[in-house]
Amino acid sequence: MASQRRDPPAWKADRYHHGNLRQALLDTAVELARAGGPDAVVLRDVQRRAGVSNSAAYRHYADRHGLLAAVTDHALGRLAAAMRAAVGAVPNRGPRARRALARFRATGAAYIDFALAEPGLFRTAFSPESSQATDPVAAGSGDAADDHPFRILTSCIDDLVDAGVLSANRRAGLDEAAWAAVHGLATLFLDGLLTTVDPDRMQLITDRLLDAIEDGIR
Amino acid sequence: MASQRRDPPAWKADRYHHGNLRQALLDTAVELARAGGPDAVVLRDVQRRAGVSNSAAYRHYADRHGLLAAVTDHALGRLAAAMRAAVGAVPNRGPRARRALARFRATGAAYIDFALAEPGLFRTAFSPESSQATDPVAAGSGDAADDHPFRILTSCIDDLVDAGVLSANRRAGLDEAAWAAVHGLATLFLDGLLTTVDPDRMQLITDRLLDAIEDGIR
DNA sequence: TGTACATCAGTGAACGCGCGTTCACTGATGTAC
DNA sequence: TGTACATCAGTGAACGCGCGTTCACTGATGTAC
Repeated sequence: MASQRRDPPAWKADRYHHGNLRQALLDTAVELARAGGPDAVVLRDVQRRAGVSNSAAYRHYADRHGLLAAVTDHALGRLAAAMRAAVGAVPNRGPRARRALARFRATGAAYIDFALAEPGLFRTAFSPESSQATDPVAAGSGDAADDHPFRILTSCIDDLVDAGVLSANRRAGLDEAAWAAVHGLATLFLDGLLTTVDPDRMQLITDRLLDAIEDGIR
Repeated sequence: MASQRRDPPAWKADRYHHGNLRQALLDTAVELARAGGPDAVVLRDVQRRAGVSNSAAYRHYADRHGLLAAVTDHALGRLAAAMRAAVGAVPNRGPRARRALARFRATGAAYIDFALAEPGLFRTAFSPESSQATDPVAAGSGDAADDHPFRILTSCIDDLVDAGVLSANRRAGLDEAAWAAVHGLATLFLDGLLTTVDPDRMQLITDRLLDAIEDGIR
């Protein structure tokens, strides 16, 4: 089984102090979250896997929520990075409007791809249990807030407005609506409500959803 | 506090057998789910509130999951009923295409309204924890399956096709995409990711989302 | 360069709660004759 | 209409696990002098 005996980690042999336990705990917690979502971030497991005792984590995090919040931040960052990468990968040629539209669509596709590729992290990112987490709609433009996936979507919509694809007064509510659409598809799938759809069909549904949103913009 | 002493329920005074404990447990469980979602369906609480001992429920449900599954069914039924009512409330005048479109839109609006009005039940209906629950896409047309919210949406889309609003070959994936869109909005809101939006703005976002989907159809 | 002492980081045992579940029981009900 | 007996529906005490969290401790590290 997974929780079998493991050899004491390297640092254990000669050291009493770990050196960078805070980071090691976070790494381990992320690993667990990847595999099993937020509920899998069990303090005792994290510590066991990091090779420390039952309570060592309390030197570095106030409590379980503190650690989980750090995992959530990490997960949000990963998702944001994936979206940014997708935006960056859109070719820089063709008319401005078309490019802005392609970038917008890319964020949505990346969002769903990430959810499918990293279900554990995705669920952790948006777990209600860890979300005293900043409401991205509310948050000002703090450094952390700017890295939120929703902000990336939003800035793509800014571009649509700037490029004249979308008039500013037709924008109201669209940011959240677009987020909802992709978020919903990810959620349905991860919650097992679309268990029977194979990858091809999933792709089809995704395309259809993105088409609809795009049509709604023009 | 909520778990204060309560007088023994009426039946308790003179009877040893309850008579209809199965139903009473379900009713109580639904009450708890309404107030606190699936996690609030704690067997001990349900039994205490129904005025029976710690283990009486096991005469009527195999285990906690059995009871929770019954609550889930109930919740799905309530949501389906709300959607059906909304469809039925669409006036029967005007061109056929317009009516079909209005009914389609009504299911979406009802879905979101229900989620906002009954967050606990909504979350219970789609809780992954209770969803060995039939995948509505997979399920054949069993009696229970036909009552699933998704089926109501689907049959509205059938009507759109019949009415010539949507051509059959453009339909592929649209059912799930539409579901995803409304489900996502409900989820974002209930998970506290849209905490700052007031009811007016929520309405605006909903309209925007439904507009987009509708535009995507035409 | 050595000694004293504060401070920090990890230990391991134990506490305590929430909660599903089991088990031997007892009170009530219904059916055969 | 009454008696015996099976069956059913609740009881209440206890088990047991998972898990966050606390607490007095000890080993290591760094800094003042």
